[in-house]
Amino acid sequence: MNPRGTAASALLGAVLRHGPVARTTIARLTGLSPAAVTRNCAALAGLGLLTEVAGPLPYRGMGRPHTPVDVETGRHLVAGIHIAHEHCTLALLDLRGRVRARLRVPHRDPDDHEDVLATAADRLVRLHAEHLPGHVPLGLGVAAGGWVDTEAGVLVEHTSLGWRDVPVRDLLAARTGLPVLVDSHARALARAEQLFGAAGHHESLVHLFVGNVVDAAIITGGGTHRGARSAAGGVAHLALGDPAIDCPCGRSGCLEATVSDRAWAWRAYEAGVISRPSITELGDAAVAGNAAATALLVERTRIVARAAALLFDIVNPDVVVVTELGVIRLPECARALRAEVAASARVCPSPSAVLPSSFGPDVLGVAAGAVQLDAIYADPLNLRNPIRLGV
Amino acid sequence: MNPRGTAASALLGAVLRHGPVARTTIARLTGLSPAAVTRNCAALAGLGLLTEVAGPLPYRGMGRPHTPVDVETGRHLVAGIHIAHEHCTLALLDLRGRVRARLRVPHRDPDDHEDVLATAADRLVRLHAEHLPGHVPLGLGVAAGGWVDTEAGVLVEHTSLGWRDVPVRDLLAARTGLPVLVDSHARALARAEQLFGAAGHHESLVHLFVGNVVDAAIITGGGTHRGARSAAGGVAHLALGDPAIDCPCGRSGCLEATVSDRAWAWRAYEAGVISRPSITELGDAAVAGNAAATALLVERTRIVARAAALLFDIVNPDVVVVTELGVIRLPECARALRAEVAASARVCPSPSAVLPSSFGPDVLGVAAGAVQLDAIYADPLNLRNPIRLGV
DNA sequence: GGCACTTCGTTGCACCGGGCAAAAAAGTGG
DNA sequence: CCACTTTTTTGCCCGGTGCAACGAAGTGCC
Repeated sequence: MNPRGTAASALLGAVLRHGPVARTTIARLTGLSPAAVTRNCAALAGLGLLTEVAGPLPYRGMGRPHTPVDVETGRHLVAGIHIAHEHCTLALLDLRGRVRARLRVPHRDPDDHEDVLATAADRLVRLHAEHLPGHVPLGLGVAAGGWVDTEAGVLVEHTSLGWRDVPVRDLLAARTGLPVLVDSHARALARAEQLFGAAGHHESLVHLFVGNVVDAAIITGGGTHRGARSAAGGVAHLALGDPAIDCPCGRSGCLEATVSDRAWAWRAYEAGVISRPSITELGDAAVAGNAAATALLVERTRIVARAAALLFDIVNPDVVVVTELGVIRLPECARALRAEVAASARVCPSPSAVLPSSFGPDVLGVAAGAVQLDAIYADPLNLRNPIRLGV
Repeated sequence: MNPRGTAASALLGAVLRHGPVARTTIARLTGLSPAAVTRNCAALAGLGLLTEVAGPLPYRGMGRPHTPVDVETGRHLVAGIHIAHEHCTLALLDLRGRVRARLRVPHRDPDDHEDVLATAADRLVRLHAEHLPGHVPLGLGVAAGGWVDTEAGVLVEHTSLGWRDVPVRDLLAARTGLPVLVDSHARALARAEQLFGAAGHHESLVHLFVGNVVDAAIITGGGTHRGARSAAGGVAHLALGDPAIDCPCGRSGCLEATVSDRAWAWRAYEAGVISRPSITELGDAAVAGNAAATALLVERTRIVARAAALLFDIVNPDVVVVTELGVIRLPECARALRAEVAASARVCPSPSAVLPSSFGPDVLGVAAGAVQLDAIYADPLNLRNPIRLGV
């Protein structure tokens, strides 16, 4: 009745969501028969993805006690590389998406993509050998801003780095011996939120990312929506920004041109709020209590919220997650976001429908690894075939 | 390897798309094995959904000739009821979505939903008995503007009719004895376009409907996206309209308030272009060569196109279909639509990515029936169980 | 301790749907 | 009538699931 691996995938997902949990409960949660649960648990345990835990069993007075199963986080891991403007973020995650090791590697020569990727791969191998040599790496996920062709594993265009048609997957696979999956920033984050985030595990989700790039990702019941040209989620040039600001795209008032980290930091710098045009500095100032800095970040949040409201109306997802510095670091911004979305959206969202991102400073590493974890969770039994070790 | 009925569904879909077609070709198109094609064809033929046709066989010189199969349009039909402001449109469609009989039934008392629905049901039964008594009805689809809860089959809110929480499905099922499915206007049309429209059979599609209601529907790889509250596609209150026009929602500049049929007809009337505030009259005038009328409709199209471009950027579907009077009836509007979308969208759409609706005056009937046809095409073997005749 | 009772987990069996491969069918050309 | 080609069917096996019976692991009562 189900596609191959679907049962195992649903089962693994239920275990991920509901912590250590008894097989009977899994059956109830997934709609599978107890028999199927047993069999799939055995299969997944055989692959090292699940374990029986001797957890504290809250015995319920009658009957045979539970023997809870849980995700096995001690045997495998997944690697992630996030490619940013100035550095790569490397991360090793366990199967619950928790960061077990992390490293930031600045680009030696940003123009030389081969060097950047080779360095990242080598450092990743070392990171693994030094920190978690006992864990078997299952794969490598790569997240990058810009235009990514997921199918081909190619970074088609990364504007700020100036890369074009870089075969990221093949380069990294050759260097690490791992299966590599590449996806865009926003989509990776969206999936990470859905799998591991505080957002819960809603069926549909929209992720709005605001950094130097402004991008959105849409997940519906059918999975991540990539769009005809892998270009879905193009909110960068919505006319929600300051009409006085010209955008490289040729028009003015574009969202990205107005609220990108660079643009906003510059604005704060010019206003004399901070001493260098750096968004981090602006955030630090606001956290430290600088009222002008806070006000500026709240103002940015208000603009971002209009985009969130738009997405909310058009896609009507269960939840909209926003990754933006202010929203993550300042409660004032989180409040402003909710208030503004509630005011602009047509269908009034419940307060829990608009959430800041859940991954603090690890966002990027989690996102990258999530690309690979997503694939594993989608078809866990597939690990049978390509048992490739290599790092 | 596939969910139940998926193979049959894919097969039927391929036959629908590629006209009479040989089994081998179907296997190639669907990726199924020839054996599976044979078996599923037999099953579907047994249900009366497919037939072997003795078509003109273009023999290719060697080997056993094709025996093409095609959708069986002579045995079954599907009924549709579209509920509009002043009347219901009834239609009987064959399995290719072609209208075989049609009837428009004005509401006797628009406030009395029971009477409206009962009348429609009775007239539908009569329509069937008079025109196509030999065809077995498989089900009834209902499309309505406003807020529809598809699960429950309830019309939650129809603003212009003032209906609230009308259990459309149960009322009509009781009266006709047919399985009834209800969905919103835009989603029904979107599905109709995808199944039967000139839009081809793209995986992802956005439908923008502009009538007295402005609404959009999103279909992605995973199917029609309904959203958390069945409210996806809420473009009515995007701030793309005339900021001077107040909307009942409390804000101003809303798209619907500006470009709805009613609003625009009124505008044309006040400008002295037509003698009554009727959008049909405006359309007729434009078709007859009235330059002012044409200009007004083109102007509306431009505004509508901005919404289309927005949807194009955010969702990035294979194709955007627009159902709006001007675009359908006037080549000038169709051209303006394409030009404006190309100018406003960030990712430049190919010319064929923005299309006017394909169903001329039958739109509404087709849309309604498509709700049911969609379900049949999604799981054709399911007809085994509820073989309910009744009309 | 033994037994009834309850709930959890497993195992045996049949079924469904699909792929593979061999066979049958339906043409043409010699 | 036979060789040849391509389409279609049939037989067989296999993976995965549900159902139902069974085994397991506790408590509580006598």
